Formats: sequence, structure tokens, C-alpha cells
Amino acid sequence: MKEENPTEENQRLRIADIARMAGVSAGTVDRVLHNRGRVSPEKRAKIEAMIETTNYRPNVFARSLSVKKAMRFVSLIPNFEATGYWDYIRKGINKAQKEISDHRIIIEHYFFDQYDNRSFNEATKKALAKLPDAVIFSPVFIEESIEFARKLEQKRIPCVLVDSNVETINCLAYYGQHSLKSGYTAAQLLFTGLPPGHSVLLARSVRPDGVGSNQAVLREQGFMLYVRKKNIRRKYQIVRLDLHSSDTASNLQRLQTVVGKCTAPVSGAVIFSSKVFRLVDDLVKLKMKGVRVIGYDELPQNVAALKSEQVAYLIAQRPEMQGYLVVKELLKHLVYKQPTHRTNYVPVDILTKEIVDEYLQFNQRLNE
Amino acid sequence: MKEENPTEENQRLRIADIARMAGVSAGTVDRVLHNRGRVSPEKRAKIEAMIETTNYRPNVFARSLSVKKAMRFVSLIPNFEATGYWDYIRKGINKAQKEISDHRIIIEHYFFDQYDNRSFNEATKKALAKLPDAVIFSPVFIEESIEFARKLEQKRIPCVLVDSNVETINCLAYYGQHSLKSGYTAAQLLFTGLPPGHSVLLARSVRPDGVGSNQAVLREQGFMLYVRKKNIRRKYQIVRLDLHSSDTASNLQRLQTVVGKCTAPVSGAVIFSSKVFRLVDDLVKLKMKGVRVIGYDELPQNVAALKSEQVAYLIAQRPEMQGYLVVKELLKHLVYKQPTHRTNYVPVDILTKEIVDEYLQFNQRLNE
DNA sequence: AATTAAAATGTGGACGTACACACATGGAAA
DNA sequence: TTTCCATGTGTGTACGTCCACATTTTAATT
Repeated sequence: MKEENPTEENQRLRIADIARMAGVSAGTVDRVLHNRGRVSPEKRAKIEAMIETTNYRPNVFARSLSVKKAMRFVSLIPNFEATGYWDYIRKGINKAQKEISDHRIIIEHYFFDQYDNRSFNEATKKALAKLPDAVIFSPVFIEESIEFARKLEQKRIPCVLVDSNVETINCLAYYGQHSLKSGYTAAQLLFTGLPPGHSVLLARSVRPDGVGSNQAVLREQGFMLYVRKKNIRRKYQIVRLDLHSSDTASNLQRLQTVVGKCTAPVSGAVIFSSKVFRLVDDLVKLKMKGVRVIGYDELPQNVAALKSEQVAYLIAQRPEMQGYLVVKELLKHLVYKQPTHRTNYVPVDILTKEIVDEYLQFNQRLNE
Repeated sequence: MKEENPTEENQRLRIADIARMAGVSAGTVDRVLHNRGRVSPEKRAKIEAMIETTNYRPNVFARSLSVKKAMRFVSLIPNFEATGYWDYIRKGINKAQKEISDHRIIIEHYFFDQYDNRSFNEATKKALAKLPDAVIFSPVFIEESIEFARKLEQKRIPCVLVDSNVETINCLAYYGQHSLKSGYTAAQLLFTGLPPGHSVLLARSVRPDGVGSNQAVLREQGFMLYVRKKNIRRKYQIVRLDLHSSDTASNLQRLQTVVGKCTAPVSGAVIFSSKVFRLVDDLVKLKMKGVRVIGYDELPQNVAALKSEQVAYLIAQRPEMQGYLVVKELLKHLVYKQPTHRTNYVPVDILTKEIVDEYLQFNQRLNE
């Protein structure tokens, strides 16, 4: 039995203390804390009052140490390419996994093809069969994701969304960027001080099915919001350019065609996917110089283009942080039993040649 | 005794496992892990080899639960004003303190007047008398801080620096912004697309002793770096304005005088302290409109000025994150026994009217 | 009133580590 | 030889919580 030492300050209260103060045993307090077993209403009230007045919080370390079975999370995100965006999200999830491994939490990853909804459906089946304690996923395919979330809800498996949001899904939390605002910001960075009368390219990466990703569509909407608000069309000629994510070889041709139709020289360009490095490559091939280019995401190739001044600004969205935070949010709910926020936007980060290094290094060190 | 269950995967190794594999008892492994007590060279080698090959990592929860005496950290930062910058750093420290309170770590705060080195010296004396396990401080006064760090080193008390850096101090870690780069970025944001031929105000907050803070001086240097590199002086008239941090009433007068001397209209302004809200107040009083103003730090008044478009951009430096991370760095070293980085720059965050809300909310939720 | 089931409450071991302490060994000094 | 100390090594308990199980109390039924 622990000696009570009244001179020692800063001693956090234990279950035993609450029990003593409420005149019951530790087991009864435990039942109240976890809503398990049967406790008489009077004692329950007394114990709850004690917990309230003393602001008792369980020692999560002792809890994690004591808890018997491991928790299993499942993550469902797109396949990552060698230097792709999704790889950062996976890294963030892994970082969180390492940090909480002492909580006996295991995360199993399933990957799917972001251009093929069948591969997503297959992955969801495997995930459900595992009966995990929670699921992390990215609702790239909206309808399929709603259906998946419905099944999870049936089985009482909580879930969190990463990168893109589907409002109607009843999940614990979403982490991602406010796409509309990031598109608006792209416009602001592009047009501030851009000489009027010129042409501006608005490039979109289009999928095999002819649709852009949800994120990209919203970014463009945000961009056009700025255009309308500031009466941009009066001063600039905005030209759309559809690029193909699968057939990249033909994109140079497309660019050439679109540029050929412009009556004024092209002095600005924006692309709403993370493939800005491809666009600037093509611009170089066509010997187009002095174009102010705005792109997304801090992929190594994009950073290289930023540093060589082919790209003026990159807009970033802390993908590792997104992955990290969705996992932590699950922890917060399942282990710490704390309330969570449904919708969480990560900041719109504006990167320039000069500050990108510190940005990357900072994020990397957070992941160590 | 724990039953070994060979079918159960993902079981992390325990000290007892290492002990069994090395043919010794848990106590001996413990002595090796903590470099305490006496262990024969042969067994030590064997145990260390086992730890190495199995990549054993102690369960930090069990460790924290078991550890006997509480650790005591001391923080030394400037007095915070009602809405001041230092309040954010303190909040970050407190957030970390809460998060690690189960590790039995107590942080005691001492505050000093950032304009009075004697108050700093007094605070250091109190801090040293406490014989803490580690110290967090901001080296606002360079010489005094070096002396303080020397005394800490004598007593083998590790320390971390927050906000500003002093290269010669031998500390575990520093977190703060790369002031030179943030000044450079301020210039870039100010001059990109600014109509040439006009005047630009370069405002400095000067202390009673006539010296600007170390941070402010470096930011100005970064700003001037851009000016030189881009041959700005050819196109703009750069006008210096010294504001007094103590005698704010007279600043309007100073502004009026400086503006009066300008031969071209003022179309841009930058201030290297966090008091941009005062500058724009004075600009309003003088009915100066259409001035592109750049300022620092997301103080509520500054954010208000940003939203009302009196300020074009704010440059932010994640002060809560700085406070939070220095504490975590101490934890990393003292509890997790992991290596730390000496110099850590937080990113240069560029805030606009549209994205500031998400930025603030994100930071706030991180602090919950 | 006696029996039995159900509800309420208490008890003790386990989680993995830290650390005080006990014990063992061996060599030097008495 | 005995005594003593230094060095090496093992043992046991505490940390705060969880949870299975034991025990007591209460209510329902015969």
C-alpha cells in the first residue's frame, strides 16, 4: 500500500484516492470510469462528483501499460508513386504509429488505385474482414466511400478521413486543406502585380474518365472566385489547358496548341494537381520564359523547380501532418476518451524559393 | 510470471526477454541500460549485442510509471503583455507540460522584463537556486545569457533556447525563425508587383536604449539583402522610420514627419516588430490609403488589421509550436534518451486575409 | 423463513520498468 | 583461517490502471 505523504506536492490523484474519498473500493471507481458492471446509483453519483470536483484524469501511461489486448487500426489510402503525395500521408501515419506503439496500437495499411474504384472496393472488403478498432481512409471515390462508411457504422467501427472530405460521412474527424481557399490563394499569388493584358494558363490534370479529382475541382472554383471578385477577366486572357495524368507524352502537344491560340503572350500559369514539375518541363521545351507559375505540394521535383525559379510559389498542405493527426485523433478518442472535432483544416502554406528549405526540414524533423 | 505465447505476434520485447536471451537477470540488463552499477565486461557485451540485434526499445510508459522522483524544468521568458507574442510561447510550453505531466515533469515559470537585463539576471539566480533538471530560456540579452548558460553547464543542467538564438551557447536545442530569411520574404511580398517610383516605409521599433531587438535587426538585414539583390533602390525610395516601443504617443508625429519628407507617395510599408497594428492605426489617422503593409506575428490586433485589408500580409513564426517543441526536445533527450538537433528553424508562414482563420484554428486545436 | 438468483462491491494479479536491497564470489588484509 | 570489502548478479516491490474473479449484499421466489 502506498504511503500517503502530505508534504509531497504535485502528486496526481489516483483511482485509489478517488475510491477512498468516495468511501468505496478502486474496483467500483473503475466500473464508473468505464461504464462497465453495475454500480448503485448513490455510489455512482458520489464517485462522479468526486471525479468532477477533483478533476481526476487517469494516468494514461498506467492505462496503456495495463490494457490487455492490442488495438488494431486499418488505413486505406491510394498507392503511392515513388515521390508522390500519398507517400507523405503514409509517412505521417507511420510516424504516429511509432509514437503510439507503446499504447499497443497496430496499424495495417491497405492501398488502392486512386483511378480505379474497384480496387478501392476490394480494399474496403479486406479492411472490414479484419474487424479493426478504427479505420483511416481517404474518400477519393465519393459514393463508394459513403457506402463503406455506412458499413463501418453498422459494425460500430469509428473512422477518420484524410486529405479530402465528404460532408455526409459520419466520422470522428477529417483533416485536409480547405481547397476553395487554397485555390483562391493561388489566384492571389498569381495575379498580384502580374502585368495586365497578358494570357494566363489554367491547367487541369484530367483522369482517364475525364474528371478531375475532387480537390482539383474545388481549387479551380476557389481560383475562379478570385477571378470574378477582382474582375480579372477584364485585364487578362484566361486559357484552359487539360492535361492527361495517364498520357503525359501528349501533354506537350496540348500545351503547344493552347499557347498557339493565345493572342497575348503567356505570363502566368497555375496547375491544380501536384504535377507542376511536368508543366514547367514542357514550358522549358517550348522555350517559354518569364512565366509566373504556381503549383501544389512540396514534391522533390516541384521543390527543384521552385529553387530554379521556374515555379514562383508552391502551395503546400502538410500531408505528413494530416496523416499524423488523423491517427492522433483516433488515439484521443479511443484511449484518452476526449472529444474530437469533425472538420479540421490544415493551413494553406505558401512556399518560396528562399523559405522552402526550412519548411521541409522542419516537417522532416517533426517526423523523426 | 508472464506466459510466453508464441502465436501472439507484435509482442514487443521486454527487459526480461533480453535478459533471458543473454542468459542473465533483468537487473543486470537494467544496469547496462542505465549505465549504473557494475557489470562484467563479457555480460555487458552480450547484453549490448542483444539490445542491438533485437532493436530493443524500453516501454516509455512503464518507465515513466515506475520512475520515482519528478523532474523539474524551469522556463525563463519575457513578461507577456495582454495579447503579446510571448504569451503564445508560454501557451506552447504549457501545452507540452500538460501532455507530459504523466511523465511526472513539472515546469516552473520565471518571467523577466525584456527591456531590463537586471530583471533577467535576477530570474536566472532564482532559477539556478532551484537546481532544476533542465532549463528553457530565451536569450534576449546575449552577454547575460552566455554567462547563464556557462553556469548551467557547470552544474550539468541541460538547456534549450527559444525564439532567438545565440550560436556560442552550448545547448541541447534551439527553436525559432530564420530571421534573415523572414526579412527577405517580407521584402519579396512587399515589392512583388508594387508600382515603381513610389516611397516605401521601413519601420523599426526601437528600445529605450536605442537598439532594436536582435530579431528585428536580422529581419531588416534580410530585407535589405533583397533590396540589394534586386536593385530595388533604383525603382523605389526607401525611407526609414524609427518608432518607440515605450513612447507610442509620439509615433504618429514621427510618421508624419517622415512622410512629409517623401517626394513620392507612400505605397508600401514594413515593420519588423509585432506592432504593425499600431502602424496601421497611425496610417489611418493620417488618411493614408492604398499602402501595402507587411507585418509580423498573428496577434489578434494584427489579424484584425489583416482582415480589414489594412495589412496585406502577416509573417508568422508559430510561437506556440516553438514553446511546445523545446519542451518536447528536453523530453526526447532526458526521457527517451534520443539524440537532438542543435538548431531548428520553424517555417516562415505567410498569412493572407483569406487563409488566416484556418491557420489560427489549426494552431489552436494543436494546443488543446 | 429458507433458498436462490441477481446485483453490487471488493480483491489481487498483471502490464514493463526502476531501483533498493540481498546475496554471491573472490581477493586482500588481518 | 577468518574478516572485510569490492565487485558482480539476482530478487522483490512499487508505480496506477485494468479486469477477471471472489465475495457480500439485496431482492425475489418458494
